[in-house]
Amino acid sequence: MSKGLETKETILKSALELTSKFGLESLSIGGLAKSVGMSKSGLFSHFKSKETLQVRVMDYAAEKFTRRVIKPAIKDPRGIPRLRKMMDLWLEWSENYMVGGCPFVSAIVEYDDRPGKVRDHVLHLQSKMIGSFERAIQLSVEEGHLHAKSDVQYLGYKIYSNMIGYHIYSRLLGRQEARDNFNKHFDEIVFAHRANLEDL
Amino acid sequence: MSKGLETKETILKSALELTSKFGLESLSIGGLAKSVGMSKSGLFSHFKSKETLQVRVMDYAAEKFTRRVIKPAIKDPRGIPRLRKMMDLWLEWSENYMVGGCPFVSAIVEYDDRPGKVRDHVLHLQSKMIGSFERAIQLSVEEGHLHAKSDVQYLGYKIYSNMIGYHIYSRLLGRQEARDNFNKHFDEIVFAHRANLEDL
DNA sequence: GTTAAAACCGAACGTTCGTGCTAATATATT
DNA sequence: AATATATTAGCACGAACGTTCGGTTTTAAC
Repeated sequence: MSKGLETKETILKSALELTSKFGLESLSIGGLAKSVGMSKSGLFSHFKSKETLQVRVMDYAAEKFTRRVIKPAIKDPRGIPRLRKMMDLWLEWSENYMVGGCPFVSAIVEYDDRPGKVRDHVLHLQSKMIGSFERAIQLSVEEGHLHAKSDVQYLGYKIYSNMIGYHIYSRLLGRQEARDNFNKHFDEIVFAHRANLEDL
Repeated sequence: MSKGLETKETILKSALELTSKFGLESLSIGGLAKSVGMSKSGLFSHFKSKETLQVRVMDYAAEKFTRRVIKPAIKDPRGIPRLRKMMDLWLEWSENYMVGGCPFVSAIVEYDDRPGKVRDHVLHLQSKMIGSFERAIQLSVEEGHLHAKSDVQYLGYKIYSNMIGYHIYSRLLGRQEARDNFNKHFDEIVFAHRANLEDL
């Protein structure tokens, strides 16, 4: 790997950490430069605007998310086990790797009313992420774990809401029971849409 | 009402609008002054720091929320009807009055990793808000609408998650089905915890 | 080893940020 | 109407913001 690429990697790693803690908008070139130990202009020249830096950071986060949550879950058998694994990995990712909370949640909330490239990109990435979950749900239907008439989109909404709710309960409110709530709710959702045994 | 108080009202009204759109941190004294048509220092002298301005804005939002969502719902009969009304009013508040989305959601996400007075205050207000919902749920249990063994805190979690999920699906992703999802999910949650008829 | 390119730095730019002053004006009290 | 108080404006400050530019150092290619 060339020198340029590995400094970019260093920068993005640090940038994602800051973004996770303080949000994508609060990410400043100067502060970021200080935290990686290089000059403002030197860092700036890697990305040619703050906007593209922000976009790259979200790409970096998405790539990390795919590598740590989506891809490893594919080793588990299709259907509920794989979906369940995705949940576990998402929790682990959110708790252990992202020191300041899921960067997507912050970015979504921050940019829902700021038109521009950053918003469009965040929207695109998040749609892809939800798509991954919906695909896992669809497979659960096809494998016969969930009722054939299950509304995949609606199920995705419920599972996604549960994740966000957990995130806020756990992060801001610091409620210990958040994790139990999350697991219990997930199980209930799956149970409510389980395949009817006599249909098999 | 004295002149000072009504200018404060004007300022806070405009500040809440900006906060709803761009977040509490992006709220700047200069920008706010421009939007209400007065000088930066003139506005500043009303609050003696940005921090207290932010706190006052959240208080203003909380007061508005109580007046538009919590209090009117009390007219409806205790239990599920009142809880349902709260949901409807919350949706209406979030959609019609808050042009840029629920200011609490933004504030929570923005300040979950920024220690200080603002964070503490937001946390306090949000806890009170969740408390209002939990009380309505508790009443639903006492009225016999929900099962006596219902875990009120857990039910609150599910309902709160549903609200946040709707908010994101509707705001950022712009999904039309968000509202239907929300209503369907709410009904399912209530149904799952309904009082067992033979217990009555 | 020479050379072209890439990476990095330091300084400066025009703005905007939050926050103090001082002085002028409007409001409220007597 | 006179006076005291509350409200607003003007100006300036130091700091941080994103960005540009000229020059130096480091890397990569031949």
